Amino acid sequence: MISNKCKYAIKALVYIAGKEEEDRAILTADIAREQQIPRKFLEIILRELRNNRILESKRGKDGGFRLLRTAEDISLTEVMRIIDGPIAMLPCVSLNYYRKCDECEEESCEIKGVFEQVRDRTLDVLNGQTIKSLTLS
Amino acid sequence: MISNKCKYAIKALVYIAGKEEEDRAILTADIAREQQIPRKFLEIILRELRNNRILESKRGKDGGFRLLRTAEDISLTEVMRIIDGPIAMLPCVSLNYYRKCDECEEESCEIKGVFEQVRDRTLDVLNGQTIKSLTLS
DNA sequence: ATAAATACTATCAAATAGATAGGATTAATA
DNA sequence: TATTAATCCTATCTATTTGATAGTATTTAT
Repeated sequence: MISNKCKYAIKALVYIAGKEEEDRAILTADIAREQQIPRKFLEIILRELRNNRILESKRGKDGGFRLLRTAEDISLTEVMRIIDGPIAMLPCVSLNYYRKCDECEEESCEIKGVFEQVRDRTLDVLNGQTIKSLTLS
Repeated sequence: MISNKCKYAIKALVYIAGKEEEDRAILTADIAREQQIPRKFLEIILRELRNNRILESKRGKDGGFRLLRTAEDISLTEVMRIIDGPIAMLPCVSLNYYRKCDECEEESCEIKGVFEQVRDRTLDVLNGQTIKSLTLS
């Protein structure tokens, strides 16, 4: 399962992307209200996305958040990895967060192969998606 | 990610399946030693699998665990769902643990479709697998 | 009886999830 | 320059989950 935090992050980005034509910074409060996301929790999420160069922020009056890149240049997997970490179901098959299992040797692991397949089929779907493609659909 | 607990459960079942020909109950202690799983934690896992009619147990001397069904009749997804719950990445696309999201209407949800696809591709891989198929590979 | 096994109950520590509160800082503008 | 409106930051909190350990009760073969 992805976390609520991750779901909120994706929804917030899609919301911001949908307002791009308005050419102004989007308020945390507006996103929180429209997407039913707890405001203070959303603040943390948006700041994290900014720290990871997905968003840019402007402080003070007329402040808010905007996409730092175009919506089609922000992939769904990038957002998921920033917020939740690995996408794979086992650390030892993760492409971006690989960790060896403590208890087993990978050559003889009975389940590694299956979860590599799951990872690949999952990424087949997710890699094609961007904030732009989610906004359109 | 699946939990360690789930990984242990799968490995324990594969181990037990591999000893089927010996026609005797398998000891928790043997599985723990061979698969490097904490013994007391494994006890809990095996009991949970027994409570869910995957294993049968025998107490006392010469006791231990055996598969309650044949290895090819125990699917990987069944074990994963018993130990970890939903396989899907969103509650609202789970086949076995469906829950509506609090904050959004499903008709207008931008991300539901993608995660339905992920679920389907994941199950394409996992549904084909059983304790038997994992034992052979 | 004894030994060897699971069953059960209770507990625990650390991490993660999911927030909330309150004040500091920045920036536009009147 | 005071005001207002926004993000930024730090601290904190609760509940749940994860991953486990300890100790005792019960069962069973011999």
